[in-house]
This record gives sequence, structure tokens and C-alpha cells, in this order.
Amino acid sequence: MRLLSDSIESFIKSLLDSENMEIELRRNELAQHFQCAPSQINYVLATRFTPDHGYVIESRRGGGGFIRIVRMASTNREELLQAHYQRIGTSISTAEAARIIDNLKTEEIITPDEASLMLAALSPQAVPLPLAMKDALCAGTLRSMILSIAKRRI
Amino acid sequence: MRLLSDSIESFIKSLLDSENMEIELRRNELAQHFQCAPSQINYVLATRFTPDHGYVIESRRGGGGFIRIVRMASTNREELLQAHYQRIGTSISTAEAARIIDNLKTEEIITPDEASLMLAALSPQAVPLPLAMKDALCAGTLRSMILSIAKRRI
DNA sequence: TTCATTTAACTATCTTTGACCTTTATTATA
DNA sequence: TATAATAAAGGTCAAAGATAGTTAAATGAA
Repeated sequence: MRLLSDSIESFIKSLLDSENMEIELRRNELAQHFQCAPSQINYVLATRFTPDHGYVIESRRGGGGFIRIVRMASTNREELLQAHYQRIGTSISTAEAARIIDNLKTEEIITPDEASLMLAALSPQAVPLPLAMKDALCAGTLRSMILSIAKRRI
Repeated sequence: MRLLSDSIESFIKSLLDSENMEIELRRNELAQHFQCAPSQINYVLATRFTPDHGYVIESRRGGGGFIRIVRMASTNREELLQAHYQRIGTSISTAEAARIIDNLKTEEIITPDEASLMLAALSPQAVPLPLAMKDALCAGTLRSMILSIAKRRI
């Protein structure tokens, strides 16, 4: 028997076809449709729609809540972003981060202003924190910003 | 389905167009119009028309009462950046930070892409840190980014 | 057995409403 | 006229409703 998670994965991917780079769905509706626990949807997203898989998720809770899934196109640009993203991992020094930002600028994926902005975002982490923690924070911040760039409509 | 709060927000903003920096409305009338509880109006004002969003609210109770919504005149770029910078201080919640970023976007001091980038830079700070520390970090990061914007050649 | 999947209980966040409170203007009364 | 009552606003806050997220235990597949 086919796995539920696989069915949900296919279903979502069928919505994200060549036309739609982006879909929005209601977690509860989808769970209803597949007769499963709502958290099953989170499981599928967490295991099959991660940035490493080339997807970005946004969501909101409360009334009118939703889950938005954005597919990254596979252009050179996206591949570069993807590569940087994976390279960053869970910990990176600010020096390395600066190099990545510089590369994005050189490749004209971001403007010089944006490059400065990104560097600025990483700098205050000259706060008194253990080095390991600082690098983890740096990695988290940079990855988050790279995802934001990846989501742009270009 | 569209959210009631969003509809009310749009409605108010449509009244506050390029001509009108300031409108006056009756809370009960507006609530009537949207068939909702009067306090819903307060909710919308509290979440979408704060000073951080670039609005000031004045009101009066009793007979002839009213709510006046004033869109702050866009001070020049430097003053606005300065004001936000000082407002941030040493600690700020991500929710408030988001409002400030939104205002910078509305005032066209940063592009929508840059706004997303800044929001992204603040988001991973949803990392397990004590709240006070998180807000301090958020403040530091945002201040640093605002300085970077202030330094731009325009 | 081991790893992936599924579920359920609990948590977090955002919206909407309603009951009760405060302020201001107007009207009635001494 | 001065004061008291009443009416006509708007304000606050907490509870209920509507979503989504997290985590750990149970289950199932390889």
C-alpha cells in the first residue's frame, strides 16, 4: 500500500506544476481530504519540502491562517543560492559569511546596498556570546536571508 | 475567505489616499457597515494603524465622539530613520520590528525585497534564547541594519 | 530491529465578540 | 445658574474561536 505521506507529497507537487511556483493551502482542509491528523501535513512538509529540496514554506496561524509553499526554480541563480545555503549548514563564522555575501554581490544576485544590509545584520552578533553560539546564530541568520532572496520573483 | 480585519484595514486605507492625510470616523457606524462588534475596529487600529505603521490615532468619547486617523507626514528620510533608530533602543520584539520595517517599505525607503530580507534576518532569532536576550538581539540587528540604510548614497 | 510514519495531546498565535467601564454632551431640575 | 441625571459615544480586557506548530509515543515497513 502506498504511503500516506507519499500521496500527500504527490498531491502537493501536482498543484505546484509549471504554472504555479507557489500555492497556498489550509492545513486542516488538506488533512481532512486525506483523512489524517493535521500534523501529518507538517511531517510531509518537514521531510519533503525543505529548502534543501528546493522549497520554501511560509505560514500563518489564527483565523485566516494558511501554509504557503514556494518552489524555487532551478536556474543558475537558484543553484548558487542552494549551494550557499547548504554550505552554511548550522554554523559559520562571520568571515565566511562575508565571503558568501560578497559572492552574491559579485554574481549580481543582490545589489551592493543589499550586501551591506546583510553584513549589517550579521555584525551585531559581536555581542558577548560563546563563539559556537555566535556562529550558529550567524548561520541561522544568513540562511534565513538567503531563503528570502530565493523566494523573490525575478 | 478574506479576513474581516483585512477588509476593514483596506477600507480605512482607501479613505486615506494621497489627498487625505487625515480622516475621521464613527466607530459604531463603521462597525455597523461591516456588521461586526465595535471593538473589532479597535483591534484593527491597534494591530495595523500604530505609530510604527506611521499613523496616529486621536479620539473622543461621548456625544459627537469620533476616531481620527492621521497618517504621519513622511518626514525626510534621515529624520524617519533617526526616529526609528531611537525608538528601537536596546530591546524590541520581533512584532514591533516588523512594523518598523513595514513602515520603511511604505515610505519607500527600502524596496519590498529589502523589507523581506530584513524580516528574514530577524526571524531565526526565534532560536531558543531567553526572551529578554532575543529582544536585545533583535534590537541590535535592526539598529545595525538601519544604520546601513542611513549610510547609503541616495 | 531499526528507521520512517502516523497520531494525539499540548502549545502558540491571530481574530472576533461581548460584557463592562469611562468620557463627554445634553437635558432636566432645584 | 448650578447641579444632577441621562444619553451617546468610544475604550478595555478577557474569553471564545480559528488556525498552525511541536513533540513524544505508538505503529508500521524494510
